Amino acid sequence: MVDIFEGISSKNKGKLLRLLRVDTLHYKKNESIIRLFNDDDIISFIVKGKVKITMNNINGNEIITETLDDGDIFSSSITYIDKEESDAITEEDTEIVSMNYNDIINFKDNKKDYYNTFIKNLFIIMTDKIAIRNERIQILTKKTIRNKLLAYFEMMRKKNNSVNIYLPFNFIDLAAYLSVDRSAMSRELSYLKEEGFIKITGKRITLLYK
Amino acid sequence: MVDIFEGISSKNKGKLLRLLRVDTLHYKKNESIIRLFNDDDIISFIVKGKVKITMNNINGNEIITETLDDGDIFSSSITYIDKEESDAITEEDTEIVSMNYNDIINFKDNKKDYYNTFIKNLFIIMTDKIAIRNERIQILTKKTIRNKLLAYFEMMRKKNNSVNIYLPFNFIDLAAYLSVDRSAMSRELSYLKEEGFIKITGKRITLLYK
DNA sequence: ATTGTAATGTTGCAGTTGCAACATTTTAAT
DNA sequence: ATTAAAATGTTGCAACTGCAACATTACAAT
Repeated sequence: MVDIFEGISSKNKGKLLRLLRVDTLHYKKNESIIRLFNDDDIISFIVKGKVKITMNNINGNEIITETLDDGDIFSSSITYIDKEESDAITEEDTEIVSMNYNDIINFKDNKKDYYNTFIKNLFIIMTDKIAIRNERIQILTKKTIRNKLLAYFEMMRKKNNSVNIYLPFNFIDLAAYLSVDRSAMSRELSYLKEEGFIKITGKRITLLYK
Repeated sequence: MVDIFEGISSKNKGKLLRLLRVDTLHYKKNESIIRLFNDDDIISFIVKGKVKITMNNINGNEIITETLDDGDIFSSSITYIDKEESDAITEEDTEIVSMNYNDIINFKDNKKDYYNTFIKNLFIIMTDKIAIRNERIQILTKKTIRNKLLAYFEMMRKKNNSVNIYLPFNFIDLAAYLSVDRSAMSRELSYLKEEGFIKITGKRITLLYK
């Protein structure tokens, strides 16, 4: 994942931040940063730390829908948040810089290299994010839990070029990612095991088919 | 929707296209342009015309998953395509310019205004596209057909700021967008009508609740 | 006006899923 | 090592959905 400041010297980074009238924000662990999603025009960047986007499902359980790490950008339009049901909580001490979308687009000093590098980085990051969204859509459009799981496995198999898949999250969050009931997913995974399609060892799933 | 060449004079546009070693391609109505999705590094732009991305579902029926119009950009990573099941067909005579992703990123003459304007436009377009993907994910993660429909209606209500929703596609394609069985969706729409939540007149749906 | 085709609406039924409730296992904290 | 909490696994059941088959309506071409 590209850093938004990749290829920009720290001197120029300082200039850029000043000209973009960037707010630098420090949060302790377990603070809510949901206010950064209130304004459509604000786009933020995680300098250091980790933020989880959570959502309350019908049972009142909290589900992590996305985790934002060092180097990630987020905003109300590029990060899906349901204003009523979601929250964004730091998982550790986190430093965030926050800027105005219009300040980026209408940058005064737009002939400067560092600005152009910055925009180019944003473009690359956005392209990556679209690809990630498309992957999820591809999986969500499958109609059965089994097919969602298999589509997910295929995606991971291609990514890692291995029949061994190391889940990047727990089964609760996998069910949330696939948008299916956890217990129903667990049942389907059992069937897949029984039928000899997969083997599960902790967070490692081994594909035994094809 | 921003045009990728917005704010660039036609003279500079010519330069840009030359330096990006752009291929200009002309297609007649009903031609397949699927080959433009073969190479991960190729990113294309519709100068004029219309392209539908279709997908074969299990019944062998063709479903339109996306329509690309004048000004749209597409590529294998930013447009979801299943290589085995999808096709991309022009719906009218279409002109496309096609370029290499790396040529964009590693542009030689990157101090030029027009290049920076170009990248900025790409950034804006990508931001829009992510928002569109997020909307669809928000809808697809609802667990019942009813809730998918209601989420879709809410999205449209906000967009148009009206209780009257004019479907931008037919019910077959709406079912595909929601990734549900058409007849099951039709049934659910009937229930919603019966229960007085909505009124349907052709492609206009009127929301009678809240 | 007629005809063929595509879109939409309807319904029975079997298969799948969400939900609830609970059992078991794993993990983390002391 | 003990304990509490979280995660995972299991199952019955009601509700929902996909599928198939068909009826009706809308649309387009001649």
